[in-house]
Amino acid sequence: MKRTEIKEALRSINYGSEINVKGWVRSRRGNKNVSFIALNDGSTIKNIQIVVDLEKITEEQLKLVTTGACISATGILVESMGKGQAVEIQATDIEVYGTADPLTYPLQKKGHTMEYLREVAHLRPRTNTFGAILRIRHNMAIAIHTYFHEHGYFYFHTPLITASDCEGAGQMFQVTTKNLYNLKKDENGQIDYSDDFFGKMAALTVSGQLEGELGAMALGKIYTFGPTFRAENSNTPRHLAEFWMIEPEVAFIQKEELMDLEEDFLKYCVRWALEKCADDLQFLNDMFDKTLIARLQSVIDTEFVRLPYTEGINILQEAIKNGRKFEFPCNWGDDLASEHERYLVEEHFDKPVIMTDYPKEIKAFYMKLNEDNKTVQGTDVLFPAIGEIIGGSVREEDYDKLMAEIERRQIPMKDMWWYLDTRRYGSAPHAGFGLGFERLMLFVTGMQNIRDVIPFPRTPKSAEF
RNA sequence: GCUUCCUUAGCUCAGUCGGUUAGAGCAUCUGACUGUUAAUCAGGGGGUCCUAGGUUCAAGUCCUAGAGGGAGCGCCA
Repeated sequence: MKRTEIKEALRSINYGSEINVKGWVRSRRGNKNVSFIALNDGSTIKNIQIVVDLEKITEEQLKLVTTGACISATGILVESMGKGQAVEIQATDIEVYGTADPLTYPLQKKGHTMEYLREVAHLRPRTNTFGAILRIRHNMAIAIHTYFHEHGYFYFHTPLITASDCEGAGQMFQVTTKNLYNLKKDENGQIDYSDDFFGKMAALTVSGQLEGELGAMALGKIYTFGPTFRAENSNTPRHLAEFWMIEPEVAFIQKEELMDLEEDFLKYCVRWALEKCADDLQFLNDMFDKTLIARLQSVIDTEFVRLPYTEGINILQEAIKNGRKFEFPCNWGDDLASEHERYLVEEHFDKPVIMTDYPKEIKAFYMKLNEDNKTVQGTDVLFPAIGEIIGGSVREEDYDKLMAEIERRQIPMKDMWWYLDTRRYGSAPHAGFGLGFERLMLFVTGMQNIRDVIPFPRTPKSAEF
């Protein structure tokens, strides 16, 4: 008999018809006469109730139907006699596909901490919480592709292995086929990469931006969406060693249009979640964060603040003058600490902030220099609770200015001739941003730790599963 | 990487001033109950108190080192 997904079965009104569902048992309860199985197949956060008459199905058979077991249940779809669900299935046959020994199965019906579930990450997708998170994660990926596709962007695949060492976004994981027990070194004691797989030092990418710019200089509007790797020893609830990043790059736009894009894009994703993940968001709202849905709604209803760095510093210094205490100083030229960002976003404005025009010393070499010669056209989006969710900028398209900055910073560009060629041949004004996918997930799900919004998190000292 | 906290039953956690046989809730098992909603009720089993040293008549408890985990900070997305 053809299997019906539980999501569909719960919507059906074909009372009296025979139906088959397959899934994993969440719980079973009952008495000598009747037993109730809560069954979930991942198609929805909701379970379907299988009612088992013990005169029809033996206790011997039912013994194997424990929390975590996988079963196929056939029966008659009926209006529920009990409260709590509209429909249920009066079972006529139950086949056990796979048992789950209650003595060793790590998931129980009740109370697990997020920390514990990380230790059983291979099974945690079977929990309500992770089912919800993973369905939302899928939806956010589809929302992102849909947004860019509908706006005329092309999905551009940038390499995961790179030989350019100057992306400046942090420590890289090296990629080599060399025998690490017997490294060939030259007369200066340097490792000789000439016989390595790529003939030079290679690493996993920390950003697809530089290659993305090449795409934008031909296709006009592109975006990347792929895994990104940082070997930084970051131990926080907001960092992963392997994460997914979205990086649109757009020719012929300026700062205002870049900010419009950042804001419109984020609102589109949040709106998508509210519209397409209502059940899952409601669960997360009920179980973890009673203000989640209201917070998501407020983001799409509100206009983001657009705040030049210099004005931000003025606001912070005014606050300090009025007695607000911060751990770190914030004078013009300093990078803002988390506490400063949070003050602006959560206390002063109480809404998302796009901060612009940062001192050039605290930003990357490729950002477009303003006429004041002191600030660059960065456009970072700061969100409540998350902090920086987007890092964006207008790019410096002038070859001489870009080279001057590269030389001033002594960035090794000998392997980067191809990037500089974008400014030598048909250079164009352009801009783009990077969005950490899991940071978006943190915001949309209300989860507190980034390790809980990706199926198998990689962090320092942790690469199980 | 820095700071700080935590580690006791399958899970979540109590455990007083260092003192007899280490407890609870949930889970699990057994039994009861004619429709339950994380069912309820009764009973049973279940412990390398993270590891290694040390102090002490006596250590889950105090000290030292280590391991694992969380949080804050830094770096960043």
